[in-house]
Amino acid sequence: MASTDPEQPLDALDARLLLLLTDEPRLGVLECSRRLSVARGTVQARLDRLVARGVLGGFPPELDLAAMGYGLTAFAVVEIAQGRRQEVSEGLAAISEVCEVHATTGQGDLFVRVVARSNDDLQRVIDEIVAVPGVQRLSTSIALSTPVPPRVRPLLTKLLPTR
Amino acid sequence: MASTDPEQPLDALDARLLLLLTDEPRLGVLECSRRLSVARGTVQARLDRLVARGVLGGFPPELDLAAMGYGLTAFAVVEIAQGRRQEVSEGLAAISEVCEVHATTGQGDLFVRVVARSNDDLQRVIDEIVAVPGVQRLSTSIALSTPVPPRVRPLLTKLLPTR
DNA sequence: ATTCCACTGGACAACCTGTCCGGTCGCCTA
DNA sequence: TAGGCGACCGGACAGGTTGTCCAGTGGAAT
Repeated sequence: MASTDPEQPLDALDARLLLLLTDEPRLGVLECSRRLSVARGTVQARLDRLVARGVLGGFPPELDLAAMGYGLTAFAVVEIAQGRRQEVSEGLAAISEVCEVHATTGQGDLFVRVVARSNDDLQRVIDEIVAVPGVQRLSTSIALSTPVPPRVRPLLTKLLPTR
Repeated sequence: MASTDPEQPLDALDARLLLLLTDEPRLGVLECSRRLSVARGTVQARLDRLVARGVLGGFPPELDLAAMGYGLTAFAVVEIAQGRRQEVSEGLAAISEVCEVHATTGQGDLFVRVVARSNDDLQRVIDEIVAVPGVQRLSTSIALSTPVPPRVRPLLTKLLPTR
């Protein structure tokens, strides 16, 4: 019985494995086992377990939007009509340049991350967002730089043996 | 000579390849070549080129923060003292739970994405952010749901043969 | 003590990767 | 029009890796 807490998700070995893969994603199971000084079967078992737990989703390709021509990133706070979040979300999802949408506290607000090829292009995208039924107000700010790019590493590091 | 434009970034095959890998990241080069009805060497060459161009960064593990115990995601808009962006950014980067920081238009503002294990934990993280030298004001909103999870797929789809 | 579980170390066949080659084909240029 | 160039095909080879299975060991909980 104990606590209904089946969650002591990651132990040190899991963390080390994930850190290793974070730093060098292309490593194979065998190579990982060598680096971690563990049996190959162990690494495989850990990976399987992490996937089963939903912690590890897979290894999606990391694309650089800027290199793809989408050099602009902007954040938009969208105020929407009461009770139309679902509808608005779908409308936003239909816009290719909308790369992420979150519903946040505050008021029926949505927080949106968009990308664009240029200022003109951004204007176009913004217009598209505004045109989504249910959208009442849009406040946009452009990302000028990214001092801290998306990362998870620090959280993994915290899981390592007390040090 | 001509335009200094070595950028005809992605053609249809590149897009198809990336889409394929986006949907099934674990596919090997050989399998990709089969699915795309192309020679293996071609796929390899394309991948190499995409990497060289910086479009494809690699295949980092996709971790589910919620499954790792970090069920809360919040966005914070940080107002900072003039000319201290660099300093503040570094301070924020030192906080594990800070997963992303962008400098945005508006005023010397920073936009921050943070995660936490619980409300109490979030409080702690927020306190840490506020304590960073140079931070003047902090406005936080919690992500209640994510109607559109981070995605790039639509942008790739747009590159496919006119259809 | 006994059982359960995770890890080790080893083994095997099947498969994939990295690499290199000659041969085509379409396109740009002299 | 005749190269020359770059991209792709299809095939080949050695070496390394994966998926899988197994017996043995040691610690932890019963």
